[in-house]
Amino acid sequence: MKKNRAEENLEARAELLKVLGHPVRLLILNLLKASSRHGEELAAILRLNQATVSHHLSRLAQAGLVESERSQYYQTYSLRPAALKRTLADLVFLAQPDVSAEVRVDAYRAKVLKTFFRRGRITRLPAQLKKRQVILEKLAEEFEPGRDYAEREVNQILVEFHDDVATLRRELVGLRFMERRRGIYRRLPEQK
Amino acid sequence: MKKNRAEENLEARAELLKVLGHPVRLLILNLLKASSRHGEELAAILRLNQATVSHHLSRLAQAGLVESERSQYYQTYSLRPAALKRTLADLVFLAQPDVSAEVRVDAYRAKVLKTFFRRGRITRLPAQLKKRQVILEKLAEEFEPGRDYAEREVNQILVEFHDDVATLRRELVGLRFMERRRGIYRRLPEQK
DNA sequence: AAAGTATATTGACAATCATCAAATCAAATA
DNA sequence: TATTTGATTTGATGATTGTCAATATACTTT
Repeated sequence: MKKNRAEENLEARAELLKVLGHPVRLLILNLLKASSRHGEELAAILRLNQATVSHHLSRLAQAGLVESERSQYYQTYSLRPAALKRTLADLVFLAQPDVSAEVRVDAYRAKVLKTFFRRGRITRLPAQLKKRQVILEKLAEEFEPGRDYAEREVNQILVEFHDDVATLRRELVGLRFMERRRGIYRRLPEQK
Repeated sequence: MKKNRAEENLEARAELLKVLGHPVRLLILNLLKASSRHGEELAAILRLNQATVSHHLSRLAQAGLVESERSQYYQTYSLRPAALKRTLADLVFLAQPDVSAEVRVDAYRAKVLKTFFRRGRITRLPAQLKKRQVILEKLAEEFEPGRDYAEREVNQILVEFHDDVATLRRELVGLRFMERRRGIYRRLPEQK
């Protein structure tokens, strides 16, 4: 599956946080903050196998949290403090709104509509509020904003979708897709 | 094994970061930032099983990142933005220096000393720089800071530890534990 | 050249975790 | 009361990961 930029970005951020999400690696970062050290020394301090420490260090390096330099046959690791300047919110929240998620919201609407519409008519009105909202929003699109509709006109439009016109009318008003004043119906602008 | 406060703290911080370290959970947080939603809706948007979403939400809730509220039979989840105010550095670095790590640093020193000391004498001078530093730091403690030592006095002290006095003298000066000026030796204060 | 030293890699094993299906639970409605 | 609907729990499965021993690699000293 092809991933768009927002999702790759997401994966990268998750990876960085995952690397930080291990107590041994946090300890290593704390030790390196005090002073740069090489692997074997860290292994002795942490009482861990040298290979284990090497593994953790390579993950930290790959995430850009530490850097290393050779001297003699030591590989000295040191902190890259700049990598930790960001706040959690910076890392968690995507700068651009996540387009792929929006697409998926539409997919949810599409699924609901597909379930409760058959050949242009409503099979039954869903009991769940959220799904009813999807259906009724679709119905509301049949009315022009700013135009007055007599109750008879409303009925003429709605009967194309379902026989129980009264319920549809009541729901459209109740969920604030339309308003009724002195027997005249009007489509309301979309809520927030 | 009993853990002290610093280590438990560490585990808790790692846990929080680990919870954040998963792309689905990051997506959920982004979706909840836009508006509060209930589980099934998230499942539809993310195209994931409801049970999976429930699992992620419960981990997010346990970490204090989201909170939930019942309305009708929906469990509506919403963000707790305060939990994300901290910077990564705040989370990674322990406020108090990690006592347990210090203890382990001493353990490393003790191990080196035990290896190269036998009955108060140096068996052999380790080839590795870091270990030599440990040994020579120990030797340097035999000298009072601020006092002058003639080379003959230095030799008298050092010969208690090893026959090759010349090497010890040279190393003590080379690693800047002592200085030599006009044939007079002095112990130097500890480096940084 | 040979031995010593630190690091990285590989393979194996155990533990953790993400995922889903099915069952159970809780709330609302008919 | 029975049914519908969303949420949670349970159990199973596959993937990932932390850990260590053994091996391989690179550098240093003898």
